[in-house]
Amino acid sequence: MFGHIDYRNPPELCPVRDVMSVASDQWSILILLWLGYFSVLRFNKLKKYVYGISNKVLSQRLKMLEADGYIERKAYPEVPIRVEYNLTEFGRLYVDKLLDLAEWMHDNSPKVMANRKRYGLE
Amino acid sequence: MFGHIDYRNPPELCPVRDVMSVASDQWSILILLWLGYFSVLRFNKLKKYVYGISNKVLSQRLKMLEADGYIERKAYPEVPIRVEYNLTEFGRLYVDKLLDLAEWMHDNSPKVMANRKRYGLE
DNA sequence: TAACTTACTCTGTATTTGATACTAAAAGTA
DNA sequence: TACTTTTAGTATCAAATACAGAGTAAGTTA
Repeated sequence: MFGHIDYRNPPELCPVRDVMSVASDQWSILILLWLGYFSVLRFNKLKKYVYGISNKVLSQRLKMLEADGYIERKAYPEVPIRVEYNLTEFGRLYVDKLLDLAEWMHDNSPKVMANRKRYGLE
Repeated sequence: MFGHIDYRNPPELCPVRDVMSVASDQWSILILLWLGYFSVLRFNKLKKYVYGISNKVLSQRLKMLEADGYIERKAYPEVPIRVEYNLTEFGRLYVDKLLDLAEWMHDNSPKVMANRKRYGLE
């Protein structure tokens, strides 16, 4: 299927679905885009930029993104502790893809909005 | 921010986030990819291919994707009713983007898996 | 001594999801 | 005739997930 990818498999048997579930998650995308823009951000800054995210979800997504190798976490043992997040080289590659996608979304959002409005009227 | 996109806004004020929340949803992506591959599919076929999706979610995602203009729904008033789904021209454009993304995920999934394993050990 | 700071975690509630059963209405089967 | 099958969903309830908001450590400042 699709060359060599079999999306039909359950997630645990299809690495693509598995990887995608982290990387194309809504909040993850926003986190990565902001880190792409600022290169280094701390927890509370991220929370401000990624408008609407909760502490819990931000914390969890950061862990997943770190585990998967997109971002790096550096903790400085000061008081209060300071923690900085930044993209890895791998993460930067992915962010470039995301920027492309975001650009497309931006260019086409008027069209989608128009479709949506028309659909509501039918 | 990011040129002309302001991700900082709440979803209702940021069309990009709004559009993306439908188009980059996990299940939506799989539905679109399968429709890209087969060009026409009926509800139950889709349900088979999009492994693990429930009736409820499939039905809801199809409605959203139709409303946003990615897919087209044709109902034939036979008994039992027959309903066919296919991509619109706009949907096809987006699927091409998704295929590119999926390809990247496929190429890089070993790396992600390796990262994840290493992270687990630390 | 109290207040402030940061990077989270915890808790209780609200929202989403998933599994399953159910529907109409005709055609096929015993 | 009675029974089963088929399709594209919807209804329903339990389970998983998400969220808002409070709490925590522990040193520095007022």
